[in-house]
Amino acid sequence: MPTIEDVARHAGLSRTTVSRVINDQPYVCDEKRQRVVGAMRDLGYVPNSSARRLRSQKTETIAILLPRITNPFFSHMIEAMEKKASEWGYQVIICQTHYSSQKELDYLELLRTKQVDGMIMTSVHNEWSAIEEYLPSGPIVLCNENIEEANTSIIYIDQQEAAYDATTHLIEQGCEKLAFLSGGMDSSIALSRRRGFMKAVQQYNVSFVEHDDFNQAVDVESGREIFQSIQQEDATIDGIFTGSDEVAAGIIYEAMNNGVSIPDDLAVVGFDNQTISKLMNPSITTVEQPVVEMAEKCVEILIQQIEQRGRHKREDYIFPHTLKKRTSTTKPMAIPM
Amino acid sequence: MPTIEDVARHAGLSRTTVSRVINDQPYVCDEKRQRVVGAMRDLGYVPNSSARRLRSQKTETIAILLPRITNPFFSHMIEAMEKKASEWGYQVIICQTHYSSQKELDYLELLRTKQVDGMIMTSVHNEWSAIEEYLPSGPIVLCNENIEEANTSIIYIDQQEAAYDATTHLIEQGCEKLAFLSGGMDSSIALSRRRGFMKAVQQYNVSFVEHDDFNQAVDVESGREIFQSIQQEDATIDGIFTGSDEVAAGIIYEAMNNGVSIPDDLAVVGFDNQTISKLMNPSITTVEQPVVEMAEKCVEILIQQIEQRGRHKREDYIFPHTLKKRTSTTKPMAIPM
DNA sequence: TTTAACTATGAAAACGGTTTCAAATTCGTG
DNA sequence: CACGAATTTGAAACCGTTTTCATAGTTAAA
Repeated sequence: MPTIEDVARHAGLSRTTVSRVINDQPYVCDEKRQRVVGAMRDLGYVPNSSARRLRSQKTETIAILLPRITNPFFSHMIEAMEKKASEWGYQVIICQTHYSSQKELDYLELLRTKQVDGMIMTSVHNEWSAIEEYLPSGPIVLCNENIEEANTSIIYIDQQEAAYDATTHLIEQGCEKLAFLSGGMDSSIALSRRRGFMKAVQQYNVSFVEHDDFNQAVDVESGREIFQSIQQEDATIDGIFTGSDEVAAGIIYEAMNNGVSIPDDLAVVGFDNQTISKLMNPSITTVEQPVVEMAEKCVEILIQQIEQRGRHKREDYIFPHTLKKRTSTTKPMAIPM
Repeated sequence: MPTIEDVARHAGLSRTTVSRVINDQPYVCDEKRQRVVGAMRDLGYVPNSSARRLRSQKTETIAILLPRITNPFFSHMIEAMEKKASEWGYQVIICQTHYSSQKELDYLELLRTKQVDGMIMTSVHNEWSAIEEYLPSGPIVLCNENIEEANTSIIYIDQQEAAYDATTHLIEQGCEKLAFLSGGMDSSIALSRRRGFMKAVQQYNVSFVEHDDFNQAVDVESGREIFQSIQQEDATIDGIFTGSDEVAAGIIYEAMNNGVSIPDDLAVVGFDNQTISKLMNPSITTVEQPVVEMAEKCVEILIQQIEQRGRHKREDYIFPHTLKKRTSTTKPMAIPM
């Protein structure tokens, strides 16, 4: 592997001059510039990025923290983030926490050890005070979760309002006994959604049912199980806010196989407008988030913070959501896909 | 940010000794070891990874090349790869080529510039001769695509056999006029599958139809379009090998909306056994790949090659596939999920 | 009592770049 | 023509580690 020194010698010039050519800096006359370019070509020289990083104190790399990339919501978000970062010349390291607070902290160490210039967190599984410790090592931007105490920029949709809209919709369709599902009440998102759900329930004075299982709804399988448990314990529930298209799909799948009519006997609302929600039969009413726009904005903010250094004060970017009404809550009519 | 020098001074020892403690090396007596540990704690010292990389010529990072992470097949593969790599202490950089051969080459530069120790390619969009150029810079392992000429280790399933099995299954179900779909005939995978399809078609002497659109089948939307074009141009087709669960889902969705009965009028086979294939109604017959096992094996091989340096000769790891028979090809009966 | 082998420590070199600084040359302007 | 400003170049410092090598003390074997 040739080094810059080899190139300099081969061109009969100094390292400094070669470095100037590599970095497109001025103060190199054309003739020498050509000689350097030629020497680089002859030797097949490529600058060593570890050396550059060390001297310039930049890695041009960011880390993205997420629970699991197989969740379509996150994979769409990462896809857009990577694309945007790549446009800016940044690499992306993916960090799956698998919902573990310890893994989250382990990955945050990347910031302290200067393996990345900045970090995006799409989920948070530690107290903010613990995460704040890492802020002096580099910028962190949150995308998706809204942490009250966080003193860094955040991007999110109004989860409370979204849940309120979805719940109101269920009520307007005639549901009288609702259930609220979530992936666990320890996340800020589930808490906000619950507030929105409760607001609608109280405002319209409809009843609702609670159950231990209801806060463990994370995937298709748990959706199926919850349907079964509802059938046995309280079959009078006629509307469910699931907080996840996959959970909704599981419920619908199981309902169809058990002769329960959707939406007549049971209306179901999902979340995220994933591919599956359009394809299920009946198709799933769901809340759409502008995930690509959110992802792009997030990367832009982070890179901007990286490049102008210094501490940055919190700014909130709240994106709009949309309730996509489909046949899992409304009688079949001509609804365009 | 304290450096190793600061720690050394604070502990009244040399950089060398501190370095030994950091790296758990012998030849440091217990008392001094404690003093170093204490100094590191006092100063909040963290070793700078750029400096380590430069000196030790290792990055502990690998890159994974893939078309798009939103494709569930790839997101499941990456999820498993990242998890495995993380267990070995390696970071993962994700590189989405978006089917561009140029982006593929750009990302391969990571290997030459020593930003990563090795690379996994799950798709290949350049001539092998072009990729081979990068091999001297670090190991590359292929996962998913089987390139004949490749002189590096490869992991894959027998795509030809898989397509043959699926096609045979369609024929056994009584299909007499088949269609073969793919995402483009420039990939080794599509070519292998086509061979398998043709083998079955010829062996059983059934007819098949070709059309320009048929090799542009990449997602739900194109599945829908292809269904429409089939309806108009050749409605006698009664069996389709799609090579993708999403394409199959698009076809089924559109068929249901147009009163075409699946599987009676039209049988459809997907590929990859994605979540959606179980949930569609009818559920989709599909080919399952042991994607997690393939991913883990791939990471293990790569890291092993990284750690023992030197050039490695090609080894092929062929994993088994399974045809999951569901209702998109068979009459509805009690088929367990 | 030597000698060899092992333990413990630190000074200095090395990794491969970028940045600073000084010196030499050229240019522009009054 | 003189003098300050701008251009061109390279030597040397620097980024923060790990590794090599030399030295000294300790232990074990001969």
